[in-house]
Amino acid sequence: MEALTIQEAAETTGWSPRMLRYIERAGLLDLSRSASGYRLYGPEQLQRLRTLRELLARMNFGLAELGFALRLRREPALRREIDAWFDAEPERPAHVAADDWLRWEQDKHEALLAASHTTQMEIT
Amino acid sequence: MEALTIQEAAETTGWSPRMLRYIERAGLLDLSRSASGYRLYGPEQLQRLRTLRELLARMNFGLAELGFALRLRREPALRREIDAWFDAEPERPAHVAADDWLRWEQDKHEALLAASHTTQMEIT
DNA sequence: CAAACCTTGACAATTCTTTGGTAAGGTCTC
DNA sequence: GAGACCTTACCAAAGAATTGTCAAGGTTTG
Repeated sequence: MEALTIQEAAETTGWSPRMLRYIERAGLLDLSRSASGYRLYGPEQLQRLRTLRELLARMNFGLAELGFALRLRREPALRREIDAWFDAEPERPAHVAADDWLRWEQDKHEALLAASHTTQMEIT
Repeated sequence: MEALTIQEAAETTGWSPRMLRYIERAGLLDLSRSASGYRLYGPEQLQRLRTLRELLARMNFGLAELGFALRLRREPALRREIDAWFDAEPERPAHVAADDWLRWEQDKHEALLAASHTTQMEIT
C-alpha cells in the first residue's frame, strides 16, 4: 500500500479528518480515490499537508486566504482587475502606508489593545 | 474646496462613513488629512471608492480578500512561499480540478446544492 | 457477518470579520 | 457658544468561516 486513508492521514499530518475534507473541497489539494471512492493520501499529499500547516502558522493567514490566492492564479482576469485597481493609485501622500495593514492584521477585530495586551511584538 | 469630508464622501460613493474608515484602516486607500485631522477625500479617492464597490460586486469577493491581495504585493516573501506551495503540486491525477473551487465559492457554508450537479450517488 | 473503517449531507457551536452604534472630546461655521 | 460636523475607542449585532459531530449507508477485513 502506497496511500493512507483519511484517518491515517489525519494522524500523521495533524489535521482532523473533517479538515482534510474541507481542504480538498476548497480545491487546495487534489487527491486520488480508490475504486470505491475512498480518499487516498500519498506521500506527496502528506508532505503538502504538513507544509501547509507550517505555512499558515508561520505566515499568519488562513485557508480562506489561500483559497483566494488560488483563485488569483486561476482567474487571470481577476488578477488583472485587482492589479489595475491597486496601480491606479493617484499621487500618494507619501505617508506611512507601509505597515498600517500590518496593524490591521494584528489588531483584528480592531479592539482589545488599549492597555491590557502587552503583545510582545519584537519590533527591534 | 477640492476635498470632501467623510460624510460627503459617503454620500457620493455609497459607502458608509464607518466603512470608509474601515477601508482606510485596512490600508486599501491612502488619504490626506486636514490640519486638524479630518480625512480628506479628493476626486481620485472618490473615483477609487466607486471603482472598488463595482469591482467587489462584479467579481464576487470582499475587502478581506483585497487586503490579502495587497499583502501579497507588499510581502514578496509571502508570495514566494505561497507560489512555491502551489507549484509543489505532485503528478496531478489529471482530474476535474478545474471548477471545484468555484463550487466551494458558490456553496459557501458547504450546503445547498443537492440538485444541480447530477450527483452520481443515488439513494436506493 | 461484525467491527471498523469510509462516503456524503446536514446541523450547530465557536470563532473571526464586518458593520453599525454610541460616547467623549475636538473643530468649523454661523 | 450652539449645532453640525469631525476624531478615536469601544461594545455589540449580524454574517461568514472554521470545526465537530451525527446519521444513513457503502467497503474492507478478520
